[in-house]
Amino acid sequence: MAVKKNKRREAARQSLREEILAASRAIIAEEGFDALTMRRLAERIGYSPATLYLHFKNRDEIAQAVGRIGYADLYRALSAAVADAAATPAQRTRSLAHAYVRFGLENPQTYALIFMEDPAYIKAVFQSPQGQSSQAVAEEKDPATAAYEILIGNAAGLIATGLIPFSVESPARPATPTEIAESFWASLHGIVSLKLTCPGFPSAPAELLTDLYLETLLRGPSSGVSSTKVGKRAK
Amino acid sequence: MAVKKNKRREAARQSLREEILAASRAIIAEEGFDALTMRRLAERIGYSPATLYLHFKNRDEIAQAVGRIGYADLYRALSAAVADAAATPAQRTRSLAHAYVRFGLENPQTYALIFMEDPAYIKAVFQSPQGQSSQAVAEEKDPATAAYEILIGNAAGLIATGLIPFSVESPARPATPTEIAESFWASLHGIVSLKLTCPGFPSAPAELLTDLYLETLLRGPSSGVSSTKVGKRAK
DNA sequence: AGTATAAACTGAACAGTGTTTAGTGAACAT
DNA sequence: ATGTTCACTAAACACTGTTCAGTTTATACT
Repeated sequence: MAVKKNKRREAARQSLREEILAASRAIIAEEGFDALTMRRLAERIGYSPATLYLHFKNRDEIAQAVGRIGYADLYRALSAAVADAAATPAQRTRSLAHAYVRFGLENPQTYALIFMEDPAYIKAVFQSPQGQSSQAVAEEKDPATAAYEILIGNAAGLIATGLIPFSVESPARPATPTEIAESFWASLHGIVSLKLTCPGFPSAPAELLTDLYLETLLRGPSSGVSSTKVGKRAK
Repeated sequence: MAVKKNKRREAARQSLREEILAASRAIIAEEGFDALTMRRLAERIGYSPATLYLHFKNRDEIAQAVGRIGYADLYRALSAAVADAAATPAQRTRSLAHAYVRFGLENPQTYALIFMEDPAYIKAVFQSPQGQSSQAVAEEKDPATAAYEILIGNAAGLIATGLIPFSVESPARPATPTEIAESFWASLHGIVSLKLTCPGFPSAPAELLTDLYLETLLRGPSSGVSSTKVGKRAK
C-alpha cells in the first residue's frame, strides 16, 4: 500500500509540474517571455507563488524546462522535414532549411526563448561536461542534441554528393560535417533571429533569404572563375 | 546675455546627458545590459534616479541612445574594412565579413544590446515611415542606415563581378543588391548571435564559420553539376 | 479508530526593479 | 531685490523574484 500511495503522490506532483509548464508555455506564447512572472503563473494555475518553488528551484529552471519542450518541438519539425527517404541530400537540405525558418517564424516566442532570451537550457546542454547534465535535462535523449544531429547527418549527406567541397584553414582540409552543419545552422538562425528581433528590418521575406542562401550553398562546385583563394584572410 | 546664459544651461544639460550615456555604456560593457538599472546608473553619476528622467523619458530611451552609439561603432568598423580602394569586391567582402564578426565578438554587450536584447533602436530606425524617426534619432545621418548602406554597396560590387549570379522567385529574376546584402548580414549575424548566446555551442570557431560561409558565397558561378533547381520548394 | 509523521501549501516579508510626483533649492532675468 | 524658471531629490507606488515560519492536508502506523 505504501508504494501505491507514494505513487499517487508522485503522480500528483508530476501532474502539477506539467500544469505549471503548460501554463508557462501558454503565457509565453500569448504575451512573451517577459510576461512569465511567478505571480501570474501561480494565479493561472490556482496556487500561491511559493508553491512554484516546491517544483522548480527558480524562474530560470522553469524557463529551462519550457525551453526543453521547445527544442523537442523543433526536433519534431526538423525530423519531419528530412523523413522522406527518397529525397536527395540537396532536396533534404532545402526542406530542412525551410522547416527551420518556418518553425522560428511560426513559434516566435518559443524560438526567442530557446535561442535568444534565455539560453539557460542550451547552455546546460552544450556546456555540460558530457551528457552528465543536470537531472531535469538528462532524462531521455536531449532534444537539442537530437536536432543538432539531424543537421550533422544532413551535412554529411551533402558532402557525399560532392556538392559542397569546401576546405578551410591552412593547410587546407575538407570541412567536417559538424562544421558545415554549424555554418548551416548559423545562417538560418541569422535569418530567423533578424526577422524576429525586428519584423520589417530585413525587408526581403524570410523565404526569399532562405532560398537565396540555399542557392548559394547548393549551386555546385565552382567552374574555376573564382576570385582569390580563401585561406589567407583579406586585409 | 540671455542667450549666453541659456547656452550655458544648454551646455550643462548636454554635458550631463553625455555623462549619463557614458556611464550607461560603461555599466553595460562591464556587467551587461541587465545591470543597467536606474538606481545604479544614478549613483554612478552622482545624481538621484529621478534626475535621469529629466534627460530621458525612460530606461528604454537610454538603451536606444546607447544603441545608437553602438551602431556608430559598428559603422566605423565596417567602414574601415571596405576603405581599401584597391581591393577587389571579393576581397572587400571578406574583409567586411571578418570585421563584422570580429566587432560582434569583441563588443559582445554592445552587439547583444543593439541586435538581441533591446531592439528598440533598430526598430525605431527601420520601422519609422521614412527618416521621419523620433527627434533623438534623426539628428545627423543614422548610423544603422549607414552601416546598412555599406553592405548594400558591397553587394552591388559583388554582383558586378558576376561572382554571385543568384536568381530568386519564380519567374526567376536576379537577386538585388539589397537582398544579397540582407542575406549576407543574416548569415554573419547568425554566427555572432549563436556564439554570443552560447559560447561553446557552435564548436567551430567563429573565424572558421566565417571563412566557410565566405567560401560558399564567393566560389564563383556553378560548373553545372547543380542538383535541382531551387525555384520549387522541396517538399 | 485515533495519532504521529510527512508532505503540500500559503501569507507575509525582503530586497530589488522602473517610474511618478510633490516639494525644495539654486540660478537666472528683470 | 524680486519673481520666475529650471534642476534636482525624497518618498512613494506598483511591480519583480525569492525565502521562510507557520498552517493545513494527506498518508502511515498502531
